[in-house]
Amino acid sequence: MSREASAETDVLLRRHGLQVTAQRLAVLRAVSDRAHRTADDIYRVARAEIGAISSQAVYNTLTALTDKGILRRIQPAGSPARYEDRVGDNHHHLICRTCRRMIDVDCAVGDTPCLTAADDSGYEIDEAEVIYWGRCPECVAGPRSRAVTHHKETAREEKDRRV
Amino acid sequence: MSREASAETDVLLRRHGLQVTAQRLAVLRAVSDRAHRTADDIYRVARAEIGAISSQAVYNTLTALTDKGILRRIQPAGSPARYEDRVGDNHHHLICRTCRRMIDVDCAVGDTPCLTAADDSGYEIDEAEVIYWGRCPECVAGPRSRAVTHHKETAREEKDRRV
DNA sequence: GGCTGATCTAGACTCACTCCAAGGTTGGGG
DNA sequence: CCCCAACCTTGGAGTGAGTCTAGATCAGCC
Ligand SMILES: [Mn+2]
Ligand SMILES: [Mn+2]
Ligand SMILES: [Zn+2]
Ligand SMILES: [Zn+2]
Repeated sequence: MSREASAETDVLLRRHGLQVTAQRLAVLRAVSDRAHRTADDIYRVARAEIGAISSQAVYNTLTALTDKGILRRIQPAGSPARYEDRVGDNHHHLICRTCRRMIDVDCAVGDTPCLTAADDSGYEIDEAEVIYWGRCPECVAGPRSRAVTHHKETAREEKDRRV
Repeated sequence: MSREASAETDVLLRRHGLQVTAQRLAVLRAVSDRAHRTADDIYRVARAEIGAISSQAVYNTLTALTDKGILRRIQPAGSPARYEDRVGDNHHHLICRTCRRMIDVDCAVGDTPCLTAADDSGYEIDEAEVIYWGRCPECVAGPRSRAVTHHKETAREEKDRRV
């Protein structure tokens, strides 16, 4: 898997005129490993994996890859930016107001969805960004103390959530 | 107008258990005067109007009014928060990638719109936030140097845009 | 194995807030 | 008209999430 994946990733980077570096591969792995991580999450994961990487390199890489369209950046209100490698399908997001959990939602409309506003006022629209806000099943069931701290678990990678 | 509006606003504030102060009225006026202003815009406008107001008071007021549902806060990627008094109709926004101009878009679906995600995964959705990204007619026509600096005009209130 | 531009690093810096503290002012119920 | 909780002010410190810069290092081509 890792050999294979790495080869693919190499090609991906080179195709976009980017050098292949340990840092970039680590960032890319951290993102594809789990969607919607923050720059800080990615920094931590990548650092754990390759030992040394600066947060600056993470920011640079994320910006470069986002600019190239290899990654997608999501910036929900009240949260640092999150990244994913599921690009080009204009899917949407559903975020729990209580615990900040974020999940993917396929577009209700289709492939090139919701790109048609009721009245575009002459604007040339290229993206319809949709964020659904609400409460996840767990938080609806019982807003236990755990729920409140959940958004911090992203950092701890939600390892032992179900203990 | 101002007498009338002020009376209405008084009632609005009191109904929510808030005292009526010169600062709050000025903030409210700055917001209703032009939608989608930033806290800093509002600070400047209010200060020009009533002479003295601290930015702290602006932040406090905006937070209080947003919490009460009197104002709505919009936080688009790459921009400080913006405020409007058009609440409760779940309308959407259309933002120009080039000049940051932001306009309202009525919901394509209806009154309680787009609240139905394709698959809500058991979430209890209460809001569908939609931001359309693209380029405004002016920026499409010709990305003149003016366009680039346009987002700064918000600060200058776009007074002399069409000179 | 060298060269050179692309990349990485540490550290300073910015922006948009947020959160005090301490004292001064004011709205509005009685 | 009085009072006091609610509100505002100055001033300052602190924070999260980045951006910017300058010098060190490395990828990839010869
Ligand atoms: Mn996603
Ligand atoms: Mn609006
Ligand atoms: Zn939740
Ligand atoms: Zn524009």
